[in-house]
Amino acid sequence: MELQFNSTINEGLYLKNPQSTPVGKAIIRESILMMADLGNEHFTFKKLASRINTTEATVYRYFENKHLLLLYVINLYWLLIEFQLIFYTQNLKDDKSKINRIIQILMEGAEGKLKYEGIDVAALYRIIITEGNKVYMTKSVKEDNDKQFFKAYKDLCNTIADVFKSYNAKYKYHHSLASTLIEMAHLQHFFAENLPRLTDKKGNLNNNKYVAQYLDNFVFSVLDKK
Amino acid sequence: MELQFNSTINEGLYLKNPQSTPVGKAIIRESILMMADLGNEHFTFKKLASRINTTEATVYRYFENKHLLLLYVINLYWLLIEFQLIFYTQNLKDDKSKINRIIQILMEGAEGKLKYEGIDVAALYRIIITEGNKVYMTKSVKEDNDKQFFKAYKDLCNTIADVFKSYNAKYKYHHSLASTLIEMAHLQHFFAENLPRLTDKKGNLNNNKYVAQYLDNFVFSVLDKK
DNA sequence: TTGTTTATAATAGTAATACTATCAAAAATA
DNA sequence: TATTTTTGATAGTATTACTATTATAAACAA
Repeated sequence: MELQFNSTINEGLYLKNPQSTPVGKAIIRESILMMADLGNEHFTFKKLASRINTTEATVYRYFENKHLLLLYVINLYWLLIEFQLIFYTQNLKDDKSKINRIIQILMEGAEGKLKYEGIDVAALYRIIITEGNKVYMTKSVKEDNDKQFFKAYKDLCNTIADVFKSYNAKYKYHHSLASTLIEMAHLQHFFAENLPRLTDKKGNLNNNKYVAQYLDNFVFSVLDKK
Repeated sequence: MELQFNSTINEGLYLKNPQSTPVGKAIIRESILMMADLGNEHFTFKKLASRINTTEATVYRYFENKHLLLLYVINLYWLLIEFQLIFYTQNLKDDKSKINRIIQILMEGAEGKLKYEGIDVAALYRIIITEGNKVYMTKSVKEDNDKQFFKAYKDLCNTIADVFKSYNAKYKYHHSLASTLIEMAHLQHFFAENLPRLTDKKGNLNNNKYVAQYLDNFVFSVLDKK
């Protein structure tokens, strides 16, 4: 399946729209690969420029700085998940199946079945797992939030919260549960991989399966409580 | 109440024990204040040195680099919480009260009632909230983990998991639930403060109260499920 | 008290990073 | 063909994250 770029990427994130030129597209495509490999800390515009045979100055004409490029990339993820969520849950009848599907979509990243404008989705997911919350854990959250840079995340959270609400209207923390679900999908995966003592994963169980089971149990325990 | 430094701080974290000299103690004390203020990104050894009237070179004699200093500081937090957890739950009879107390301790940071070797505990908690998971979200997790730099976190997680186990032995994800609880205590607090749309906090409710209620609800929902 | 170890101050220097600036050439477009 | 847009090539700056050296001061031991 081939997805289209969702046009709702916040314009304040870039100086020149990277989707509008081949160089711009290369910046996004290769940034994702390099960030997944090196981590955002060791990723630099210089290394990127050299990789795509252009200059640092050119990259700077698209993105003001590294932080905004990372934010752009992570916005792609949020939009991608939101798209999948809506697309793959719309024809499901009951809310329980929808919630199961949501968890599945949040976990599926590592499988990387999708093509997305030439983007390596598996690499994108690896970025989310280790760099995801660094985009808002900054001194500039408030300003970034005022510029709507996290809108896609909030929309995603809302979409999930709405399903929870439909499943159990009496529960009082739909949004917190949604953000917990998203964050734990990433964090418990990271823990299972790197610090397994912080989880209960046994031996040879696949990380995604473990986390999916944990989240499933978690979400339904919370929502089914009388 | 005045706590003692727990001597179990991993020796690999420092070159020279900062507790052993006045300069070392100043490094820790002022690092905490500066990191809380500036965030780890904008905190530098140079700024720190100038603040405590010493030189960069001197700071480097205590800590190999900024990452290890941050890890040291965050280890202080883990040890502090672990200490409080054991101290304040030991005389409670039932597990339910213990779990309530655990949540309370995890939230209490922002209140900062404790003195801890001259350390500003409220500042320490602010560091944890925004810088906490940056210490393991790195390319060097595996090596750092091999050096036991996260042992205090795992111990803390185990201590909490044991209470969960005692409360409900049949539940299958004691450790994941414990790490979820710890992480969400910080993250939902951050969200309530900076990105409240990711939570369900209403108007004038105090952040700590909101988060405590949310955590309480989900922990017992999960553990009480039949 | 003197000698010796240890800790710090003062200073210098390096490689890398995160940018900014300029200007000419090439490509796209009108 | 003229003109605007986009890139390439190059240079330069301030800051960061260190390393290294040497002189001095403090601690401590014989």
